[in-house]
Amino acid sequence: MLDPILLRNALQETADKLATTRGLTLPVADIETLEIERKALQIETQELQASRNRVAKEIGQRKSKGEDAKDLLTLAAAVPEKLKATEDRLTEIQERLLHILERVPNIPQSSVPLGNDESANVEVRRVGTPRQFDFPVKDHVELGADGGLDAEAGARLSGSRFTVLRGSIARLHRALAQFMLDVHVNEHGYLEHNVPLLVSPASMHGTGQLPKFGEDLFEVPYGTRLLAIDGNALSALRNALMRNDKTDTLSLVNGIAADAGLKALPRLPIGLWEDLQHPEALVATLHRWLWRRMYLIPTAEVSLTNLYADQIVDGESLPQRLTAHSLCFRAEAGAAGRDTRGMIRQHQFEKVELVQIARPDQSEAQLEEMTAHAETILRKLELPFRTMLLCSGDMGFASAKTYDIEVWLPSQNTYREISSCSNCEAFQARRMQARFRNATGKTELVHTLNGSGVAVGRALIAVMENYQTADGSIRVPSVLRPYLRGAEFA
RNA sequence: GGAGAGGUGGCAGAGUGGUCGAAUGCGCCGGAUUCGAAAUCCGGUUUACGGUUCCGCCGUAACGUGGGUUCGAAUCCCACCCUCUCCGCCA
Repeated sequence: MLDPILLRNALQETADKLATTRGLTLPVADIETLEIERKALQIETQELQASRNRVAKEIGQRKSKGEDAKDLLTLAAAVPEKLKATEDRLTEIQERLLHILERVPNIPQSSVPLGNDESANVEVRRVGTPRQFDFPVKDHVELGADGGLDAEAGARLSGSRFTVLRGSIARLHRALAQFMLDVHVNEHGYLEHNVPLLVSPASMHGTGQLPKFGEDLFEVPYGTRLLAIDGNALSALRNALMRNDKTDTLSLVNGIAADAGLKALPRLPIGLWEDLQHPEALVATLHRWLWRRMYLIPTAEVSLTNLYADQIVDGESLPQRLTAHSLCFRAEAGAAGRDTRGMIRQHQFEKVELVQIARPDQSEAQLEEMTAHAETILRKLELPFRTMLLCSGDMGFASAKTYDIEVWLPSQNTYREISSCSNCEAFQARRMQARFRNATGKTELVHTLNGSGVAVGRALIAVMENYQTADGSIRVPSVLRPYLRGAEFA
């Protein structure tokens, strides 16, 4: 989340920046109107509260002295109703501002090249030379066709984008994960973690997956009870929506909640109102807002970074380096038809994640360090790669600067992403209130960084394809042999 | 799943309707004492937002979360979340 101060003091400037870098149009006029209203309402609210407090205190003092306070009581009786109305309006305005703000992406650093898509990314390094093959190159699907890499079995169990690994390929996969973790822990100074794969909506919000990118996630309801919604209740709700009647909508929604034994909403959140504008997804929307739920992490970044949510750490202890090997789950909703062959793009995959928590003065250097840490894995595996500085339009929502590392895939005769290292600056920290105490004793938001170190499934593919032999076996990279009882071939 | 206890400032811990943003202790910062240190003594020590005659002051909010009662809520009521103990079940 951007600093709300930007919307107050530098709105146009911020909007311009987002337009040129992200190609995004900020609703400047709306924000301005809301801000003016917010300010007026806040002052009004606070004045009412102050007068309420004064009178209440006076009553208390008189009563403790045994004096009469009847006149004050009649005077005070009118205040609560008026105050409640003002408070409610203020809450709504603040909610609407937050609704906009939490959907605005981070502003790229000035060193980030401008561009709309990957064609504007800049290559900063190229390491290793792709091997020359004196036989027809097979892709990983063909190399795993003996059953080592079984997409058909995966599909039978779960559907498309799932793969079963077997035998030496499964072991190679495991060896890769072990190797990466060992390098980062023993040579790069990261603290090994094993983290929850299921996290709360709050955690997803903290790293920026929610509220905007829920469709990319797997959502898990508590229990197996279905949310059955009475048809009459649904059509009544549709009716209220058509009439644009918020009061009715809220009471109908709460009626449905009560029928299902779920807790009622105290007021109609702006986000729910907006979701309800899509009547075709009514049931799903109600489910999401009324049902308690968890999410499968799309990356261990979510779990690792959120360890610092609502924490205040000592500035002297930064930067902190954390790593975890974890499963990752992605719905890949926007990638239909892309990378359907092989295990490049799966709903479930493994990754060794790197996270750093840094002071603002450190984060730029730490991004370079972390990217180098990820590259080290590929260097040790002797896989050719190139490092790309992503352009402004190709970066993720929370990032201020991102390097992608792309590994050489001979079957595709190109480099494919195997790691992404980002500096999110205070964007995530602000959402999750992750802070440190600086030298003067004041609290300040930390900077958060995350990077893949690296994607295990894609590393497996890269090893298979780059290390293939004429007879279709895989030579084992020397750094992995200790993990495979010294085996030379897999 | 059943029974019970509890969630308060960096930590510990008091506070059961009114001058409580909150006693006390620890920690931390500054000062005194000392050749220096320890001990001791004195003072200070939450965060966010708003206002301002802006480096000072004024106001508002926050005692797990969200509602409610009340002129007034950390304190009373309701719902939920979380933690701990015991029992049951379980990888």
